[in-house]
Amino acid sequence: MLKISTKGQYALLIMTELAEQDSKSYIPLKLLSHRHNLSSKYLEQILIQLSKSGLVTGLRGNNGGYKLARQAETYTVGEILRAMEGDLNPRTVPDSPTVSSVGNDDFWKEFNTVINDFVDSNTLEQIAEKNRQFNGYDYCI
Amino acid sequence: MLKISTKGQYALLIMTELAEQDSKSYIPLKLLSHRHNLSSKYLEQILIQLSKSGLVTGLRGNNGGYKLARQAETYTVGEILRAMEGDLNPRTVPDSPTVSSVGNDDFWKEFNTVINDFVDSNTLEQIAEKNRQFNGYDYCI
DNA sequence: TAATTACCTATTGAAAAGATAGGAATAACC
DNA sequence: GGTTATTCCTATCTTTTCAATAGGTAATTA
Repeated sequence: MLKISTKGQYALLIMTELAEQDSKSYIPLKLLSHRHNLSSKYLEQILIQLSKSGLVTGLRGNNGGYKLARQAETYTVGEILRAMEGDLNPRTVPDSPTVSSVGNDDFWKEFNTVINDFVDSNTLEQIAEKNRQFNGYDYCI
Repeated sequence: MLKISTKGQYALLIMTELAEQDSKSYIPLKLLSHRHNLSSKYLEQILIQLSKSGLVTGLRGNNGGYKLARQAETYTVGEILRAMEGDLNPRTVPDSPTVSSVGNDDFWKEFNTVINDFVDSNTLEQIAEKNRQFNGYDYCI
């Protein structure tokens, strides 16, 4: 239905949240789930998957939590969404052309390209920066 | 999961098929389903919906079938997909901005726009024309 | 050793996707 | 006017995916 799942949406939301924080400290799951009013058990699955994909770093124990694995500028939105959703192609076109539907195949290929180009041209830092501006830059809880 | 359902895919495929035909004659469902090796009962639901949406005209009885309701140039791909899928927004953003996620909201809005602009800039005739060229223009069964 | 936290795996409930089935209404043909 | 071909309508079913919940294990720090 051309929807991004809540997992993808939440992943991006939490990643921007992490991007707005001090890059040294770990932020525990509980804090993130409370802040955005999300089920901590559900968010847990998301963060574990982001961790497995190498997008965030988790640290266990007291003062543990999650932080970005790299600089915020180096993440594209596409990379984050793909980690949760798999590929972002509305219709994957087989290499061997279908009989008498070349026009359709070409359309779907171009559609895939348009979408992937867009999400890959947006960085996490761009989104985080907008949030910072809106919140007055100097964030305080 | 950012997928277009098979209903949407088949709808576009069949619409291009109709666009390649003589615009006067009606093409029966059975012929269309055989040609593309699709379940006729499944395709039926699709065509009925396209008919209800006014995109195709159905005629019952002998020599009946389906044909485009208008000229092929006047259909956008977006119009056809929306008739089957509903809106094509991966994430619908509420008007009242969510607390402290303006950057995210803006991203999703722009994403919606990119997708809708693309599908609305592609016409049925463009796809049909490509198919005709590939098949040697003078189509013969 | 106690508290805190991430990590792992299974299960459940609801919704959507994909498909099938049977019959009613309508139009054309002989 | 009856027979055939076709669209139209509605219900059902199966499978998959989404969203969420639950309980336990491993690691880290104080």
